[in-house]
Amino acid sequence: MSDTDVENTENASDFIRDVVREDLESGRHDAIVTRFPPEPNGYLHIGHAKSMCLNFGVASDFKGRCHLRFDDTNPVKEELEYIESIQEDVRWLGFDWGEHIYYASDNFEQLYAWAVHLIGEGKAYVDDLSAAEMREYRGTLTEPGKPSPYRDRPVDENLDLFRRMRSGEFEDGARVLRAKIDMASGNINLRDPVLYRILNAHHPRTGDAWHIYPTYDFAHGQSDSIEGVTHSLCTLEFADHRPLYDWLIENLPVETIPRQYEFSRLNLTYTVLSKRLLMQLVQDGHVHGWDDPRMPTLSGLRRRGIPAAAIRDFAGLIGVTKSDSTVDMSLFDHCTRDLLNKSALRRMGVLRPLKIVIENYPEGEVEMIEAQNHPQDPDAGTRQVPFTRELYVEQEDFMEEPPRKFFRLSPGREVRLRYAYFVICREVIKDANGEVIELRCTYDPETKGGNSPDGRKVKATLHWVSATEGMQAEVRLYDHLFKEEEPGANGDFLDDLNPESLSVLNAYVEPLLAEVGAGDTVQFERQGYFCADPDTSRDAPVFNRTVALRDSWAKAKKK
RNA sequence: UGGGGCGUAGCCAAGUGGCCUAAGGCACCGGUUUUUGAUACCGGCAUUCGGAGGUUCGAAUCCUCCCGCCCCAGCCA
Repeated sequence: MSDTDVENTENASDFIRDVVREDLESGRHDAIVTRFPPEPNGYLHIGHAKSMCLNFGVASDFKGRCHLRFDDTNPVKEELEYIESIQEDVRWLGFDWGEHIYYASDNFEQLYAWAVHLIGEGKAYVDDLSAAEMREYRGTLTEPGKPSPYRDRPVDENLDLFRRMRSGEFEDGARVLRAKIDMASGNINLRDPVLYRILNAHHPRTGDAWHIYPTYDFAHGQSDSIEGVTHSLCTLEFADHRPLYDWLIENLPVETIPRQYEFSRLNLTYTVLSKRLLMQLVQDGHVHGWDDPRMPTLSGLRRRGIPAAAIRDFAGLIGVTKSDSTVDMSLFDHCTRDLLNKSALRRMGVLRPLKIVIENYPEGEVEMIEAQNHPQDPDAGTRQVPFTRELYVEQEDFMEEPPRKFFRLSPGREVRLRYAYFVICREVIKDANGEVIELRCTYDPETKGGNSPDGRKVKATLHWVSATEGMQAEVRLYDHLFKEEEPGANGDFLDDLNPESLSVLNAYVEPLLAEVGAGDTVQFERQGYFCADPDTSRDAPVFNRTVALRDSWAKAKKK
């Protein structure tokens, strides 16, 4: 890990770490155990990363451990594919669960026994009400519910029915097992919550062994207890479930008492972080899969070239609190740039090529120019870049009629080609439509390397690629997936999709770039950071723009 | 109208009665350096802590009332 990670971890302080510290100091716990509990029903996204950084971070800060636990209690939504992708993503983010990988489904037998225990105590009963009836009996937010007619079923009958539910005797939804708590509670989670439902479904891990499955409420806290979890950290929407979490722990013969604490989930501008919506984007083809570089999924961010450490740094910077918040995407971009600026080797790539011909440069000559791999880091060494008579420069680096503060190339003006020579634009060639298609220039042989012996200055340095020695590459430019800061705020979130979130360009890059492998990141100078896509090949390189460099000229231009 | 949670700058967020005429980061606005209009560096950016009262020598921090936002009526998690 980089210094920044260590720094963030060392300085991390939040209300949860305060609680943990107190629990350790008071002797309530000798060691702490947390867990990251994804449901394998989709891919992990940056919101999950916040949770992982918290759970694994707290464990590491206090020399405890963090478990990876799959909350696999709903077989109709869960798949092996997700179990696998989740493990890959957790590892990639840099976290290690060691031996401690668990599944709620590993506890099904124990959970069943505990359900039987509750029935025996008169604290749970089998209810025959349909889902619709149960909703009616539950009351509303402001009116109390009323007891189900089956609420006082004798223990023996409950036991018999529950056993038969398990054996597969009934149809899906025919009956449920409910805790007997308080139908008049202001907290709806306490109005006899469902503990088990009948689901004649194939489970990715337990296969067809079960016909009933525990609900989240009955599985989660109990799994925490079985694993010895001390601090069960979850998001705010579960705060209402805490009284139920505690009730179950109190009424079951469990050996350890976990406590639940809630923190606010992450929201980010210009994207959505809801598994349901992300699933919809994938299924309806608005993006090219879960790992589309525009997706906020970990697999998408990885493919776009975001370093795992940038995500960890980001998590450290946003903190952990209980207030609803929406973080500016610019903060995340900053974390990415901050890391990549230090590590990415510099290369030249022209995204939108404009040909220039250097009239006084010998035809057919190829001169190797020495260029630094990282100007701030001499240890990164140098490389050779071929310079020829015909080159490409960036279209936006030329203006026929430059405004006052534009100091790049224009007719009669001299600029520097990075590491090479000073050139002056002598003539502008246009096509029939008046589009500039070529520039005729001359160079000053005395300025080799980029400095003039007579000391004259130039106001701009341009990147360039040899038209004859450079190679073509596909470059994929990504922009925000949504054009609105808060997608869906004014209706359907799909209406806010950014039609320009992806643009594919035919760029020219220096020949050395043929050597990159998928996942390698470089900085195209003056443009941004680019990561070779898995689609890349030696003959046909493909680069994803991870993030653009800050561009104060673009800002100035808008004014 | 029941229950739960939250309100400190455009965004995130420190702060737990005096050292707060309120940290830090992002964004933004200047300026310096610069063979990346990048990076780096320097400076600016809340007399005020949702509002109103009150307690106190002293309040963002304590009390009261009010206002606003979020979550909950799945046999999802």
